Amino acid sequence: MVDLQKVIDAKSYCYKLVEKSFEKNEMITSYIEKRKQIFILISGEATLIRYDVRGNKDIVDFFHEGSVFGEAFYNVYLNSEMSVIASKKCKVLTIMLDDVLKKCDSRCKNHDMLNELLLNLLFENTTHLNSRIEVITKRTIREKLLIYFKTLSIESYSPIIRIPFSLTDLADFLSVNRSAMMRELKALEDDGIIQKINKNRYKLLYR
Amino acid sequence: MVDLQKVIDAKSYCYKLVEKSFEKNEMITSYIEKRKQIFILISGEATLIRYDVRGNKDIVDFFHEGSVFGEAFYNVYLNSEMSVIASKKCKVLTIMLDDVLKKCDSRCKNHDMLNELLLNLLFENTTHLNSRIEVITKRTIREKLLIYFKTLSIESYSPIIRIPFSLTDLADFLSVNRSAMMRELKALEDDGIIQKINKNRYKLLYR
DNA sequence: AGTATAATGTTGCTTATGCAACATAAAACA
DNA sequence: TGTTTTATGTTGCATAAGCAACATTATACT
Repeated sequence: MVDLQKVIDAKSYCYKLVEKSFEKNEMITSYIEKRKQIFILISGEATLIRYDVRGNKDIVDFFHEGSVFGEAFYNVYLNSEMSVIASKKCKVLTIMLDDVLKKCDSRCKNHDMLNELLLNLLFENTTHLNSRIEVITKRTIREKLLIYFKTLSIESYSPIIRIPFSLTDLADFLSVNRSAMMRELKALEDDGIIQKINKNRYKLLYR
Repeated sequence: MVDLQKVIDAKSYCYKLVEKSFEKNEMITSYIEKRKQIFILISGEATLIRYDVRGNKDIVDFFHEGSVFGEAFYNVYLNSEMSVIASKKCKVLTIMLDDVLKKCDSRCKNHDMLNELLLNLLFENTTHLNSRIEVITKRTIREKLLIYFKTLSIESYSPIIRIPFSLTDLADFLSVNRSAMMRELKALEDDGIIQKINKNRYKLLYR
């Protein structure tokens, strides 16, 4: 894997990397059709939030270290407004899509290095998105919860999982009704399938 | 954008591209944990199908020219079986993930070219996956249909859209019940929001 | 510390969606 | 061309999930 720091340090004429910091709850970006920005999350956690016409909130995605995001990856529609909010203190790197895709006259080493970095990040990101689809295509709340928890468990190599946001947000993330989800969580506990440890930690009693 | 043919022609010692053809309904690949293969669809159309423990079929994804797929992008779980089936005659290119990610001793030009190609394909793919998530996170069948149709409409620059598979498969793709979806399609027609043209073509009367 | 705000937990009722079963039409096949 | 298979269309009933309203607990704020 390419060293991120190396790419940051390697100043180049053909692209410009800008590093920025954000406090908790600050808006990192909102998706506007015209810009074509790419963000790489260096540290912290953030959520991509969408408000639809009726004002309903959806957690469209959750980002952590190494996540790539930005309106460059979205077909931005006029009827929904998306923004990325830091849920913890964040450090991000921004690049313009055009800078990445354009060919520099002489194939410069730095550009190739940037490509390699982005390729690696996009790889992981694709896997992440596929997992997310795996979760939300499940038909019942119970199945969504179980698959999502399993993903978290596999990622952390542990049967004890930490949900990276509030239960209220989890419901939005799984795109289900919150109280229905609470009901289901209780049912899963009653059935001895999961066990609540604290606020956002559960122990999985299945495999 | 890098020319695909150029990459195919550029023989290199550090990676191996293999071109394969598949007839309609043939299985292109099934996702097995151990392999780390990447497929690029050169021509044709294919669907990624999952059968869960209970035998329910889900259309997890739909691939067309330029799509990238393979178990390399999946956290393959033991409890669901996935396979890619050609829905039309297909030509695909296969590469091993390890060949892409490994560093060759001397940074070879061909490898950089391959990286650039893959980066471009993954870009588009990420956008595609995000659109898909946009669709299935919608809470009602009606909204799912409308957003999906809108996506198709934007892609084809036309209010007349072609659903790339049967209505039965569309229901699996949106992960909703088929008869409930049929009911909703009819309701959308009755409400003058869409208009059926033929088997899998609809005209959108909204924007 | 005390107040305001947001998250969690719980319930009764409503509704959209799932499910099953069937008829009809269209493809696929031989 | 006739036969089999698959897709489409439709319905009544069952149920999971949505919604609203509220109490309780935790967190944030000054």
